[in-house]
Amino acid sequence: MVRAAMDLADESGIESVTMRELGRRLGVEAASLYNHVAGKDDLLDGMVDLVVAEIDLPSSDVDWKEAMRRRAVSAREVFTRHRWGAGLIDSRGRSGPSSLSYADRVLGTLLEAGFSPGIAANAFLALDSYIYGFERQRSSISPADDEDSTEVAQEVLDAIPQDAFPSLACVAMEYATKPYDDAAAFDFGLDLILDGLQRLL
Amino acid sequence: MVRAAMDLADESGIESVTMRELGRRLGVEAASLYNHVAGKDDLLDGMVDLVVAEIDLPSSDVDWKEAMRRRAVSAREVFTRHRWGAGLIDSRGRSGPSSLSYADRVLGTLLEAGFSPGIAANAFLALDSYIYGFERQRSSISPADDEDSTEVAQEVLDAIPQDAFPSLACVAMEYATKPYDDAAAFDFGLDLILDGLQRLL
DNA sequence: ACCTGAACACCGTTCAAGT
DNA sequence: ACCTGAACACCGTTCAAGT
Repeated sequence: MVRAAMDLADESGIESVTMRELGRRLGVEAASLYNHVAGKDDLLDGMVDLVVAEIDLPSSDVDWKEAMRRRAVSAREVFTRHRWGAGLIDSRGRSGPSSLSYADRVLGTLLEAGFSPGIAANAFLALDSYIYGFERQRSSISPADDEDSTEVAQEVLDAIPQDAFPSLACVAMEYATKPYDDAAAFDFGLDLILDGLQRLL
Repeated sequence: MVRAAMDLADESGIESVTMRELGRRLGVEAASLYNHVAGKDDLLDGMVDLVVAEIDLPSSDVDWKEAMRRRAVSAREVFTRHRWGAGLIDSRGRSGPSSLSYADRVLGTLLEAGFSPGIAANAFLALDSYIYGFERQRSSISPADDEDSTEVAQEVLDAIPQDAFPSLACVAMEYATKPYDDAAAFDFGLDLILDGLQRLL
């Protein structure tokens, strides 16, 4: 039933995940759901846990930097599949079983690479802040999948008083010709952080 | 009345900002609020705009790096005053007047520093992803203001099966002795990004 | 111009009652 | 063990009616 809630969120957005709507989907009364779940909070925690479980754990076959990069890319893919994921994880805790083993494996990889416990914790926080933060910005900024990013840039350009916001207009102009590459933008910031961490070793 | 909604959110959390509760505060019926605001969405957009307006715009008296640092620190302070801020901005757009001039000034500072429009856009996105992301993690992870961070670490340590999560236990052990410094953790990642950007110039 | 009262279509949750 | 129906205390929003 947590699965059904995830499907519903994927299709119609997290705001449509309602005990009543979920019951409707499962051909059952909303009240009946309480036989399988303690309440809506419990349901959402279950969804968070399943989403986090979809993120690839850092592999031990490659060096720490490559392992961190792959995990970051995997997280981005998961949040593309489940666009409500990053937001839900942010707004609820990270204390489920999947989150714990995720944190343990990431920290383990960093410790093995030679980072001190304190630096490893800071590095973990910096990386995840960026990964989740990027996703949140994306879901509120980037064009829908079927839209042309250059068209969106053009619309922005038209909507903005260009003399009042010259720099914004300048950047929008740039994207009105070259299409916006989401993955490249993600890699840009990710590499800044990873390269910086490497220099600390 | 947007102001009153902000005070209410500061005191009791964003989830308690309700048309009915807000009306109660203002000594008025919930329905009356619709004479001053188009709907709840409109109200929330207004709150976003006022929060963004509280973030210091990058100063032109200092170099780009210091200007970006100050803006980041200012944002962190604002989100400490309004703990619902980062989440609300993430979940709604960034298209209000304050957000536009904020974006314009940040991009302008980066362009003046010599970054190309494309790099400036990526740098802006990387910095803001980190700033907002850090804040979201913090609000779900860090101890309440009155709690001792070492105590929290100790509790985590007790709650975790240490043999199953050795790396997590190792890091928690670290924070059971040295207290967690929120500002230092923020600066750590911020400097990684800023130093990396400087190297690109 | 602004407010109120009542209504509508929704929520999450509980609980006695059924099978 | 699981489900249903009805109820409760909430939501956002609309609208005729009042001042």
